[in-house]
Amino acid sequence: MVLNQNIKVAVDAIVFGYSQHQLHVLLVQQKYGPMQGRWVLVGGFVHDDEALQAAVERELREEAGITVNYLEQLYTFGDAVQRDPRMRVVSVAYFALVNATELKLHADTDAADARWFPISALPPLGYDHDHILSVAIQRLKSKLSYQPIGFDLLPEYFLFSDLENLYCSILGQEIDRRNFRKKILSFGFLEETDRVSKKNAGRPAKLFRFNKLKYKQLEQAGFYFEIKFA
Amino acid sequence: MVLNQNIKVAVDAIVFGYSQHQLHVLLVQQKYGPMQGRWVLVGGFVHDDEALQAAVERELREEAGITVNYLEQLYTFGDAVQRDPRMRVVSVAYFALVNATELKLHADTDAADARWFPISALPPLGYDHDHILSVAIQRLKSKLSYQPIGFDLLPEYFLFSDLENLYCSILGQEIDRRNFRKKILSFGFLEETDRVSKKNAGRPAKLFRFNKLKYKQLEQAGFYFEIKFA
DNA sequence: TCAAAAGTGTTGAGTTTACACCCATGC
DNA sequence: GCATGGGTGTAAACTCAACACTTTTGA
Repeated sequence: MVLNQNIKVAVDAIVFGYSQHQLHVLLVQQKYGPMQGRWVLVGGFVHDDEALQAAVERELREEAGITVNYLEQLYTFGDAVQRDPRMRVVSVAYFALVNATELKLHADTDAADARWFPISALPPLGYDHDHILSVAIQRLKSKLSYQPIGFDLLPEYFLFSDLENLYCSILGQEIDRRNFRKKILSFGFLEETDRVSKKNAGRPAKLFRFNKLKYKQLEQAGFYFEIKFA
Repeated sequence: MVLNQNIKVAVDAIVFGYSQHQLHVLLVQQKYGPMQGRWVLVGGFVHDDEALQAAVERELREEAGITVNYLEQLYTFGDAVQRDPRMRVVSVAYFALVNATELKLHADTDAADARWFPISALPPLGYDHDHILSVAIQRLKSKLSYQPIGFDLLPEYFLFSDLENLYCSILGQEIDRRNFRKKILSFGFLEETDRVSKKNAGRPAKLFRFNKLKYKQLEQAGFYFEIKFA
């Protein structure tokens, strides 16, 4: 069988982080090629003997020096034949979340040419990465309401107000504090710890922790996470 | 830039149809190659200048002579490097639904080597298509509860009992007829027509029709389709 | 007249919404 | 003592779940 196909396979990662009450995305500046100087998503070509997911993890390590907290395949972009001006490239995009510690670490070291940008102040992106990013943001928004992925964006110990803030800043909605707290606590997978935080003004606040094991058990037992807002 | 990647890009389609109160999937029998004689999903390699979705549509036309009712990208399978024994192939799988007319048409003509199999009586599949199919079935099940895709599996005019049956046979759950009907009708996107069907024994039944336009309007207005069961 | 499927309402339980005041701390 | 964010309860509206009998037709 002769197969003379000339399509290249790449992976891209949309990495979200949350800090200073804002959603951020990780971008790298292209050093060479047709998009030189432009900011783009972390990504690159897949090796012949490499799993797709392994390729994403490698690129994240190489280009940004991070390991992520959550990683899932998002979508494969390959309908626009001229996505990359050099050749036909099909890109398998992955959706990733890092928690705040990783985010800060990175912002300090400023490794490579990778930087976090708040999604409210993005530079123009190369290739079709604007489009890919918008698909990722959609996914993030919708997943927030039916999977407990918000916790993957927060540090291990967090304040209820952080969680609340994360939801309302990402979804762009008002939330009733009391109802939100009641609902989340009713699930039973948050642990109240004996630590308190005084990072904010006002009354010190309890720190909470997401008990992943407990969540998995509940899920097994037929429980469905779901958050709606008034 | 020298890029010596040797990965091939394919597409596969998981096409579901519903008839005789059972979910069916479309398979084709391999004529040549390492899986000769085995049943596999419709699929093939993508042309260099062809959009991914266009490739799926082409394969569906060529291998099975059908056009589908609903088509969306499912997942890209490319983590197992040896999915295809001949070479590294990354496959972008698409999820498709056809309505019953298309299904019957096809069953009659028996075009090519394509056949519908009830998912309860599948032959062993080639490559990793068992796995792909199971992912697709999962997707179908979950989409049924939050998107009105059941209608894409039914003929234009259908009985309430068909709809009900579709849900309970695919999801494997009992449904309360009264509550189900009440719920679906409350959405307001089903039209009661003046046609009746006598295909079943017993009292003749009204035929209904899904008003897609109406659904789109509701969706725009912030309506969310959702069906839960007792 | 019998068998088979279609059609139809009500009630109680549970969930969701709306809403406002006191608490603990730092300055 | 005041500014700041943390913490809490209740009542009304709504939605969901459970449940059984009558209707229409063909055989």
